[in-house]
Amino acid sequence: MSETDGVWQHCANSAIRRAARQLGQLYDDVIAPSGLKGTQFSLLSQIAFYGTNGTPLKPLAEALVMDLSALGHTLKPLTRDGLVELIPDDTDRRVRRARLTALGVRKQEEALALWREAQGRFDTVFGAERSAEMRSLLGFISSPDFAKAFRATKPKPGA
Amino acid sequence: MSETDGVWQHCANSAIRRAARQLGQLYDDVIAPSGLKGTQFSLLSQIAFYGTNGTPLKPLAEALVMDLSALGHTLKPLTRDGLVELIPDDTDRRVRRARLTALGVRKQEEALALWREAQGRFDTVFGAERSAEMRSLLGFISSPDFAKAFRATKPKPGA
DNA sequence: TGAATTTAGTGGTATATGCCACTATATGGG
DNA sequence: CCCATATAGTGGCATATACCACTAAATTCA
Repeated sequence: MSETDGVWQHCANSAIRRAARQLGQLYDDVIAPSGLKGTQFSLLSQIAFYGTNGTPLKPLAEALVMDLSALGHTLKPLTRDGLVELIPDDTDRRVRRARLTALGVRKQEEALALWREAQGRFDTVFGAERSAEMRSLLGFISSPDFAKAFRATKPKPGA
Repeated sequence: MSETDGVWQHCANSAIRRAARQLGQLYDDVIAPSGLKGTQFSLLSQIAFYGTNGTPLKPLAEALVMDLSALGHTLKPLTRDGLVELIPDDTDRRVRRARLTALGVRKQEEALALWREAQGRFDTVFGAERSAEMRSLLGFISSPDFAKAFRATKPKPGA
């Protein structure tokens, strides 16, 4: 931390957050006309993936690598605006299943077109190949395996 | 979005946020004993970089690729806890310079040792070389050049 | 020099996200 | 079948982060 000018040049965590802020802004700007934020679009898309039966919140949170309560909070504005609904589960009364409403489906589709534009720009600027590899690396970092390995690496290696 | 199971496998923005959440958790767990969050450590470290004269908030926000007002808010708990102080600028009375207090310096150093542990684990699990390359790619995404290119790519390329 | 414009920060409001405490429900033994 | 424990969500609280409107101060320019 002596010659250059940024922590993120040494810290993976700082670097990824910084990049996430930038990318978030960039995608948000493109998706904004739909009235959704990038995070909301991701969430709607993931819910859409589970189809008409919806999905319990727990596995949804896990898929998003997100705290369950955080998911609950994030869902609030979406249920309030009628894009998502929480329906009871047939066999487990603790469970609430999230699924898109008709409006939610429309909104997601609307935002999807805009998202394609954003993703297209990203691939163009970053390179489609590097883009795919980057997502793969990020996928690894997001995996339970990575978390497990990270936490297991208790003894500080010479690194 | 038909065969697999996640938006992030196609969306750079979702992928990076998901990875940022995971990495945030992992680093936070390691750094927690210092009483700081990873984000706060990054911020303190960046302020520390500017030395005893501190730095105006504007360039600090730019360096962090963060909205100026967001930076102001993020600084609140740190000034409240006496780790950072905002001092007036000699030549421009609009400017407030952020710099670490003595306590802030101590805390940053304390967290730095823990951070080394976390970063060491990351490099071990991810591979030191890939780690460096990853930071480099993330650095590019965070750069003004990238943002400019992204925004300039108005016409949707076939992608 | 005085008015118009730009720049640095602040404060309000809203979403994003995590932790903890708590409720309701399900499950696994005796 | 009843209790101890585990599991799914909720709600409160705190930080992270963005946008907008607004103030104060500097800068530009006629």
